[in-house]
Amino acid sequence: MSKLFSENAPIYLQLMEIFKVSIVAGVFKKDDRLPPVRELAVQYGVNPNTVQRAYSELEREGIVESERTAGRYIRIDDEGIARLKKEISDSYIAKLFERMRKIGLTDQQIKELVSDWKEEN
Amino acid sequence: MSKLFSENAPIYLQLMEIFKVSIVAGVFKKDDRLPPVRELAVQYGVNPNTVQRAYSELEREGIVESERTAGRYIRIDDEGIARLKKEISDSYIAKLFERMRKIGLTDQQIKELVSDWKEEN
Amino acid sequence: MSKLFSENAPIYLQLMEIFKVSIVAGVFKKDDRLPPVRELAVQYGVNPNTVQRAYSELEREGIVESERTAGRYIRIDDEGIARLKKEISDSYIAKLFERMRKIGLTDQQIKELVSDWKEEN
Amino acid sequence: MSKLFSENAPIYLQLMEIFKVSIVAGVFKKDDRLPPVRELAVQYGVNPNTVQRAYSELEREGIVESERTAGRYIRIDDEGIARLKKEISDSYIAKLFERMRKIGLTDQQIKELVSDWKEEN
DNA sequence: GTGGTCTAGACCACA
DNA sequence: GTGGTCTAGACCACC
Repeated sequence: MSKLFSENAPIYLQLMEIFKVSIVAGVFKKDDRLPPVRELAVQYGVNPNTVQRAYSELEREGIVESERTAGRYIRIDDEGIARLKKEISDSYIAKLFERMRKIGLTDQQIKELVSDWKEEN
Repeated sequence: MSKLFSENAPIYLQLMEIFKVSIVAGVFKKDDRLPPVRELAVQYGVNPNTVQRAYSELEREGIVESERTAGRYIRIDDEGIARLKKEISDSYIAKLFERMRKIGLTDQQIKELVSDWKEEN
Repeated sequence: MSKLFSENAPIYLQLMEIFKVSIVAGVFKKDDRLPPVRELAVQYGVNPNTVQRAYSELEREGIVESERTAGRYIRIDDEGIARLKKEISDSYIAKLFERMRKIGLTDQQIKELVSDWKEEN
Repeated sequence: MSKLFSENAPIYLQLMEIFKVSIVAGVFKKDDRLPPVRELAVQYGVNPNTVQRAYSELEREGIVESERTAGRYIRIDDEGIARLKKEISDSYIAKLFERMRKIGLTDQQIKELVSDWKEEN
């Protein structure tokens, strides 16, 4: 099947995104314990190594911390969460502009459309 | 790859989306001839029936017309294109609001963020 | 066998160290092409994934850059090399102090011993 | 793990080093009784012959003495300890110079770096 | 042919 | 039981 028809973002990146959004959305809070690698792997039907990678990258970004034998914990302060929120929201907006421009809309038009938006559907 | 992590939208819908966006973007113009089913099937590596279905649905929506032996043609007037554009643009914006709300932003905040948007990254 | 008797630093870290030292020593220069993952894996008798990891970490540290289909290249400017040199040299000196203190030498004594050092053996 | 990445120093030499450092560090004192061969072998998970060899070499160097049926004892006077300390310390410093030169530092630079060393990291 | 990703399975240290 | 590492082998996209 052509790559056009499958979400090609690496799983570990998608997992990272899920966690980031969950944190920003308040589902995960500071000092919460993350599910063990193996458990999450079963839950999502992926290989433990893939989860491991996602967790490692999150750790590298200073969002979680691994406590050797005790599991992994959310380690991000309010400022970090705010930064994360900005980052995610920026990526969403950037994506919107990208797609809207592709169908021939100017930035000005895009802003107006959003500004006038009402949940009509 | 885990099923959880692949786009589940049916391929024919994805194909339709591609055509719609292409039309609105001006890649395909009124009276353009669409590529034959088999050609497209090969190009995208999908089953000809899938392409066939996408075409049929587009026809049902009054966007393309089949000329029996002569192939399929874009049959959509400027008003139709405008409608299509609105439809696509609305879906993009709706998606933005949906995702932004999920990370705890209010509609007002979303509108401000978009309004103040500058391509800084 | 007890862990006491084997160098336990992860292979990928050891590989990174080798490259860093080589760069600082001038063996590898800016824009030099690194050996392909698979080649290096054979050369060192390790798994390609292990080399891959070492390279990835070096990339994350801004020392090398991967050019998709063209291989990996050293991408570090003179300032970066200087920083690297400082970092490595610091680690060596720190290690010396650590070991010397363990056998009961004071920092002052250590400095004197090094200061008076002559290659007599 | 690849052979290339494990410490190749014979285990009995590593054991000797441990004893020497322990003596110099004051962990083992003159006339202390050394643990029996078998006990140490179990503790380190090595072959009793290996421990035996380490002990023999230490005996040959006049550092320990075996009392036939009564076990082995540290037999080294203060002068001997001082000599040992010098020997170990020299090996550490020599190693430092060796590594530092490899990354392009002159002896003068090395001495300055050590002289100016402060535990800042 | 190159890098990037994923899986399955193994072993280790820590406690 | 937890995280960390490594191996062997596979597939993919890119060019």
